[in-house]
Amino acid sequence: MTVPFMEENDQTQARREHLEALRTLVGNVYPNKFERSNVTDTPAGEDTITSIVAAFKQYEPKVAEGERPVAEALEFANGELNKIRVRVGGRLAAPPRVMGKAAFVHLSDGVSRLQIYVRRQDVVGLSNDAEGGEVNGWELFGLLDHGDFIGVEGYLFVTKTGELSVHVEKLQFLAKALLPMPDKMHGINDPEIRQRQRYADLIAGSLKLERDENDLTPREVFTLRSNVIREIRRFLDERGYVEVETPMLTPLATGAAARPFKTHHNTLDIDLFARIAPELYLKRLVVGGFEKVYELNRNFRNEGISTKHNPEFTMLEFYMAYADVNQMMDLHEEMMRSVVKVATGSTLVPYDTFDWDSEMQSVRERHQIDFGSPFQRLKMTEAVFNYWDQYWSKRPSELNGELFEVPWLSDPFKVVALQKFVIDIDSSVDQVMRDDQSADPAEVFDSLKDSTWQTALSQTFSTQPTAIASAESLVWLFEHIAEPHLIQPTFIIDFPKPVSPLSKASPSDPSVAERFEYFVGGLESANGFSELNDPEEQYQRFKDQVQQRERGDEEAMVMDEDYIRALSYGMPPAAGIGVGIDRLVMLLANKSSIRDVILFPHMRPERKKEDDETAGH
RNA sequence: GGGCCGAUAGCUCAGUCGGUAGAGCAACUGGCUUUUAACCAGUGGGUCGCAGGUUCGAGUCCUGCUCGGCUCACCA
Repeated sequence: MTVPFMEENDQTQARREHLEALRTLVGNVYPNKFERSNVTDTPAGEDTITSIVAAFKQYEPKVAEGERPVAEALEFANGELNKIRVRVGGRLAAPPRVMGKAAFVHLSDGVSRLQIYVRRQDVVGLSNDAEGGEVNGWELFGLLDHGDFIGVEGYLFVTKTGELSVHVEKLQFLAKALLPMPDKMHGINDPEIRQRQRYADLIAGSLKLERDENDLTPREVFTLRSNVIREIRRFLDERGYVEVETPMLTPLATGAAARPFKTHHNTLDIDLFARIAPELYLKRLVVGGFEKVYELNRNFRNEGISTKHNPEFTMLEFYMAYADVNQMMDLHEEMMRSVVKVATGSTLVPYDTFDWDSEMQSVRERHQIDFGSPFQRLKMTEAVFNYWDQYWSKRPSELNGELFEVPWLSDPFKVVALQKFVIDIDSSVDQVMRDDQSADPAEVFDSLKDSTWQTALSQTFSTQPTAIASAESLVWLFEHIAEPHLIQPTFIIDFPKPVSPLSKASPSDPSVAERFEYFVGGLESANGFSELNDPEEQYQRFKDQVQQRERGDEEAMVMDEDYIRALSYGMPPAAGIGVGIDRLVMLLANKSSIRDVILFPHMRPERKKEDDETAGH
């Protein structure tokens, strides 16, 4: 009998033959349970490989690299260890090293490894039939393959080389690995296999003999992720926040600028959307009296897939009544510091970025991200101005300072013109460089900048830019010029109001929203603001959004009448924030792809072999 | 969707100018009763991603396709 979808080769064939021989020997080859001993301190009272190693590793005699412990040290350790009997289950972490009438092999529980020693004359096999009984243990051992699960019972000892081991006296077969295990030195390198078959990735990571100290194993990445989420909940719970769950399937997709997934409810016969953000539901709860409320769960956006985007991603949103955007930034800063410290053990986190040099080779640059110092706070216009020189340093150039003075960035007309200028001169310089590769980019830039700027100004003048266009141009300039440089934790404040339809205006400047985005590692990682609670103004902002949508902006928001009704009952002043958890984990795990921190990232479905015959027609 | 790169044994990878498909690990057989990436001797394993083309001859050259990676556009 064969399993569907499994490729057959000499290795699977051998494993299958071993399985049939085991069936003859022990009966049931997939027994229902294995009772473990309880000599170590574990939450569930069952010894694991990790708990045994943690409890008894200390008995290994300490010797210098490459040397063997002296006889007295071994004798002392074994005097203590031989009294301890354990019963523990695990996966064979390597092919057994058989030496005639005895063998060594390591067992793994996914985290740790523990060596077992099996001697022909000492080992008894256990039958898995209902009536139990004993079988030939050495024969049973001979039928095991790399990756099989077994249970062992025996006493602890240290070998001549000083390694903690179990001297096995009883051996029980627990489950078969029909597929061969990954290479013990290299693991799995193909990212496609690692992501599609995360189980294989996890196994390979736990069985790999050598590890790169700069690189977390998959198991460690996802444990880190779990720790981050636990600490966020603890941090908020401790401060009186209530965790809630609001609808994932909603009649309107709103609360953010994004395209939604659409589905259908049969009984109600209505279309529903997978939520793009829980924001408006959470603020309804603030109206209803939850002064501190949070939700930590998935959002869905029907957009492109990339190293920074997965169609479903995990977001934390929380709201605090009676607070404004500044208090929210303070709280977020405190939370980040706490989460980073708990998850990584330090407030200094190494993070690598990758850039391309002139020969198109990937160059790694290592940063130390400092969560301990106060986070930088920069106005959006300041950020554009600050990083303007670094943007153009890609092709080194003496910039004409007066052309790009910062006050221009608050002039809506010139902001639009500046965006045009950047786009045009980028492509003009590229054009010239393609035709004449020996040209000096800085000289090309200087020769073109005045005429390009004049063209941009006159074209902008003829199009009569709106407030929205100006706001979008500023954001564009910010994203292209400043964002990649925001490696250290930074709050960008003073967003243009037209791109912030749910946030309150600043009391000092009505064209500016009291909103921030939080950047770290060059990635946007959180977004918060003083929540707009005036129902009449919110109604007007929705109407502006609807107009934009009618002009073809698929990501503009829709009118949410019930939300206006909710605000009309009165919402206290409040600040809110959304935090991208996947990106936070990417940063702490030092991973440049979101797919490395999501267990099962979305990918195009695998095609079956037989379909290939029709491919290409 | 555009551009660049990749796909060869179960895994990690070589494969020169177009001339019989290779290595290490893994597997199989035999030996070895405290090994450490165990060792020693031997054996088997391939639709070179898929389809077509050029050629006396294609893993290698050309075209199309599939899947993946990076990148640009869109976004968080």
